[in-house]
Amino acid sequence: MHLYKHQELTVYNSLSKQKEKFEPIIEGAVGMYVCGPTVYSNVHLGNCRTFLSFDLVFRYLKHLGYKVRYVRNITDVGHLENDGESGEDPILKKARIDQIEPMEVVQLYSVDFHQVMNAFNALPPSIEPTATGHIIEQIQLIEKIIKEGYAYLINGSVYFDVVKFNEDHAYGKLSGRNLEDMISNTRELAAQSEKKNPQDFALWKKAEPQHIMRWPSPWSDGFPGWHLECTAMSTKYLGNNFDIHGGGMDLKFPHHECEIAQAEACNHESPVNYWLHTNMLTLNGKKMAKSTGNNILPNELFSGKNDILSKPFAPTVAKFFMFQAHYRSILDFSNDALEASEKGFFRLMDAYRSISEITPSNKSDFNITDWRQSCYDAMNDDFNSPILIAQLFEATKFINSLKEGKAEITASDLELLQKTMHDFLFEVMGLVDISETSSNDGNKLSEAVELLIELRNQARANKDFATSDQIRDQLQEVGIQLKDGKEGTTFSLN
RNA sequence: GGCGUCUUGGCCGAGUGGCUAGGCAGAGCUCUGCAAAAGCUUGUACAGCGGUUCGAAUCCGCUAGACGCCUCCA
Repeated sequence: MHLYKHQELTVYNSLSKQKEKFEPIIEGAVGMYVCGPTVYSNVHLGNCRTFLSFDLVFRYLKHLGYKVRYVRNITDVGHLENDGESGEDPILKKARIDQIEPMEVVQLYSVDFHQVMNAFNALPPSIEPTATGHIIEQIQLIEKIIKEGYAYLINGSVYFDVVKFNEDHAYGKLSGRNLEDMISNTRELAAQSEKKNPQDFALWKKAEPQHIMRWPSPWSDGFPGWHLECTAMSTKYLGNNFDIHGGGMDLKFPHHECEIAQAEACNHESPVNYWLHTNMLTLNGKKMAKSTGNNILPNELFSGKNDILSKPFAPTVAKFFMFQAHYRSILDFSNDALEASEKGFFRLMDAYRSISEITPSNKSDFNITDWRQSCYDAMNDDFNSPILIAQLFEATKFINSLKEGKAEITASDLELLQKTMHDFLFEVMGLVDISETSSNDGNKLSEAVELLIELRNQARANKDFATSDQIRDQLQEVGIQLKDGKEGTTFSLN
């Protein structure tokens, strides 16, 4: 059961900038924290890519037999649009525009997020904490940082003193920056800030009178800084030093850098052993982002209602498309690429389904054990899903040869082949076996088409090809394609 | 301006100092009454220029282009 004892997993650690053997702090157990969404609008497909990548990581770790505690937060306060005095909480802004409570905004988009993740068949995390649910922990953290001497109070707000921290720690080690460069390269700054240095960041902000998301604290009625919640919640549930911290590449700086600073300031140890960063999903060659509007929403994808889409795509197909690229590579979204993936996806699923129809014999023409290990090798190499998928296509070719009677397999190998395909397709990647017809047909329609297929078969039996071709061609015209196979005729909707 | 990443065959996308990634499309074949569908077979590409090397697409340098972070963003 403890596959991890036999499979050597390596992961690319953003901190060391190289692949490292994965060794959890406690044998057999993994603590993983991933930065979740800020819930002030619908998650877009780019956001989803990150969460689906970490779903793959979560699933694979579990598959290897690790006991995984996966914590993914929901940011529902404190994430300001700008760091300056003009910064506004986007949740508050949305609440003001829609004239609803901030917590209604939070609820609305949290529910949306969960529905989307569910549609993608992503597993829920073990713990999904919210920032507003951990105000006390965050206040305690600030008190600790102040006590350690790395924060200062001004006008009811508390800021992290990056310059002070950098004197005895390395601020910028994750993102490869050094503070001196940052200070000398600081672009001419707008409005004078109350911060001592532009690099300092807020731990607690005093709320203006009209600011309705506010909590009492020793310093003022206010709200916590964005970076703080992740430190508070990750250390609360995973400890001061835990295995994996993940998030999008765009969070590396400043967010994750600040998390490291906060944690080191109060716990005197590096919080995270392996930092994993997923790359961006682009649209038209540019990063998908909420703020620029350059994005596509999952529901647009599922319904096909977006100008760049030629048709609807199933969530699992979109997931498969994403997994055909490595999580650390930029992936460009396009209709053509998605269509190409969809065809491959159905071919893979058809092959998987046909395994159960294969009759075993007394020898095998394919080394299933080696092939199975090559699937693990792919995933062991920093979760290389595109290589894994390539391996599954190798098996697909073999399965099709078996189906045609051009190859042989023993009963035990057949069982292992099926199990391996099942494990990687459904358990590790979390794909869903939808068939081309079942996804969008209605019973009445299929009964009617079955009738026409029957009539056509009768005509063909009578060599009345004029009639049989008429049925076939006219169905084709209305978007119903007949497919003649060895086991009879099926159809699909275009 | 600073820091960093990327540039692969018609398209998407892995990988890497010498050995076929894979998918889609295209071509050929099988099947079929004919088609379609499906299956099989088939691809020697790595931005440009120079260097290191027995050998580089893979390492180094320069040039061009693209992207990301430096302000909210997964």
